[in-house]
Amino acid sequence: MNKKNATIYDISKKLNISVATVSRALNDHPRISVATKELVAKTAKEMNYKQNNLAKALKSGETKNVGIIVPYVNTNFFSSVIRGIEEELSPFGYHVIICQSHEEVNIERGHLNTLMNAQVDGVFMSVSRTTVDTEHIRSILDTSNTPIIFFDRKKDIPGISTVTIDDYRGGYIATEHLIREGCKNICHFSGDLNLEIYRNRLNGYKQALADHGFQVKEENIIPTGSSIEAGVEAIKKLWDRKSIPDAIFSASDFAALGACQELKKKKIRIPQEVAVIGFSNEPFTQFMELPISSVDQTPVMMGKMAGQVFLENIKENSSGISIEKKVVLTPQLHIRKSSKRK
Amino acid sequence: MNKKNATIYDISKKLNISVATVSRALNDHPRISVATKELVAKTAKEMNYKQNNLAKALKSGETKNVGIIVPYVNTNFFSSVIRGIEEELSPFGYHVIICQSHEEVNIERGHLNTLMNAQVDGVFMSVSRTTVDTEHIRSILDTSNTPIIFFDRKKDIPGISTVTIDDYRGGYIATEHLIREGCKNICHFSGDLNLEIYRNRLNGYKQALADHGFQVKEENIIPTGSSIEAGVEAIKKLWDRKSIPDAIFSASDFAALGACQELKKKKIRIPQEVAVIGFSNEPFTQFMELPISSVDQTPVMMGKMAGQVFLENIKENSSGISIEKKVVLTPQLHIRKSSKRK
DNA sequence: TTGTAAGCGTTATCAT
DNA sequence: ATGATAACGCTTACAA
Repeated sequence: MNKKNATIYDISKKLNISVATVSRALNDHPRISVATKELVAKTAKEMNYKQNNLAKALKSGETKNVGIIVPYVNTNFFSSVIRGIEEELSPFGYHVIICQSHEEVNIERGHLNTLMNAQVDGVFMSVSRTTVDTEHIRSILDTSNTPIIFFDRKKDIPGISTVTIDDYRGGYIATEHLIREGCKNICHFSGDLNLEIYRNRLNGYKQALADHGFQVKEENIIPTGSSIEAGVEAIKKLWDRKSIPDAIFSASDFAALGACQELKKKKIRIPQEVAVIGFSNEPFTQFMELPISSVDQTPVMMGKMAGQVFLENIKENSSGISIEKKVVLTPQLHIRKSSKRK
Repeated sequence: MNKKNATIYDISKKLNISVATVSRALNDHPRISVATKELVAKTAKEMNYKQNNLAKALKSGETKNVGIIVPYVNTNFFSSVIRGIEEELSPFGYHVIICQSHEEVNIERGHLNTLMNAQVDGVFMSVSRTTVDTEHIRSILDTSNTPIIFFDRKKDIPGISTVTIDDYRGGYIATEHLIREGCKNICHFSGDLNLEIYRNRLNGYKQALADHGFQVKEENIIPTGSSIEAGVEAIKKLWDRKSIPDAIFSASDFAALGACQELKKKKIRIPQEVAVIGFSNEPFTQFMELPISSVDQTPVMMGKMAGQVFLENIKENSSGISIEKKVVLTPQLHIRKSSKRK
């Protein structure tokens, strides 16, 4: 037995009035008598009428859906950004459609296309690691006026608004904090310097040192991956060189964790002998026996800001203008035991 | 300047053929000549034609969208289930729409309605904590044939398929593991026993004890919340009673972590004096200096299974039948340092 | 092999 | 205050 939804046409037939009247009554149109409005509302409820937003969208050109493309949804960072976007847009009647690129530009391209086919009103994306050529993104801009918003992992494409955090500042405040705690010889675990975000964190580190009268020593900048093992290896390398510093600013929480593990193994006390600070404020940093200081990227806020940028964009679009926005959020320092010397 | 999408009508005009032919050519209809197909495909690309799935959906009654309602997206468990659903359904052309209930039944109801208005082809949900009355869910079942699938947090509603894990078995294997490690006096931190999942874990614990010839002592069952603090408090209580056990099976990883922290503070060695095992396999459990054993709920697999149940459901629906499915997943034991005595 | 036209459920523009 | 009708972009009988 197939259950068919009631339509405004069904209501109009039952009530012997036109569909136009029903539609207007349902939409609280000013020039419809209160009596009919009430009657329509009542019978609509009786017949269990549900508005078909598909038909509405086809007519209006607005689906009230936005797409989000992320590498994976189940990381703290990305799921938190998604949460922020959903919370910002939900009150305005928007729904968010989630796609995972699996760090594959081909999948990313496919998702972008089907999202456009689905007539979404906007697309939020953090590009995949394999996204070098950005033609698939640019072409959307050329052929539609659906706004695209980059968050965190951006590409420089004219006409696309971005929401990121100030990684430079993040590197700066983390390093400055270590200096203020009395550290004199601060190492940096850098992450993949091919990525802009890591280069920015490094530059913040350098500037903070310079501003406080320290020399930047190249041997103190250790290229380190974003894994626990990478952190372990980095410490081993420093140990072998007999150049354990008195502080480490790691561009990754996971590497910071690995460093802590290996330092402990070598009976080096944290933070007394080596102060440690990471980046991202992963949930685990606060649960450790020795909680790790970290720089928070405020991902929920990032999502909310991205949502706001989208809403403004939509408003501008309808009035013809279109301003590219660049929102840069301020990273938040979370000081914990691993770096507190005083 | 507004960019309008090309339609099949535009193509038909340009090529002086009918829209029907264009539509059929684009859909690779068998009775269309190869020549026209190629011609249409070529000009479609030239004109940058994008299919409007809205119109298609309005016609076919299939949006290829499914909705997911969870309390929050940014927890490891829920974001992992979402990942599983997306990965299972994406190859079949489905998109997933995410909604957060914020544990509020009113918001949940609202989302459910707008999802139905959006004509989704199915809804996956984990009910909010405040969902007692389930009328809003039942009414969907009565008035549409859109399948609803519960995962993890289910309600018993005839006609709704569910995907859950076997919490009873989870409690059983965790307890049995502790017994096999030689523990003789095993405490249970129970979680909120108003919730079915926690009652099941407790029952598994009891049965395992019984099966191995141990008596179940009521004083060994400690009602404990799902937070770090709750775990700390539970240990303090046991300490005051002078009844520290030789093992703890906690129904929550967070409470297990709190227990570990407090035990350490009291200089009680883990696992030698007290073995500890938690539940959920939260990411942090493996990152600790003393990694915590835990029972994994296989959330990604749960999502994938839910996706499969949906696909089967859709297939059955179209052929008239409709079988309610109850998938129960097997929890996975992850043995780590905190419970390894041998 | 291709064309004509109806229909999916709305909203909006004319009329009345 | 209400009605008739076209339109949104597509698919699909039914014809030719």
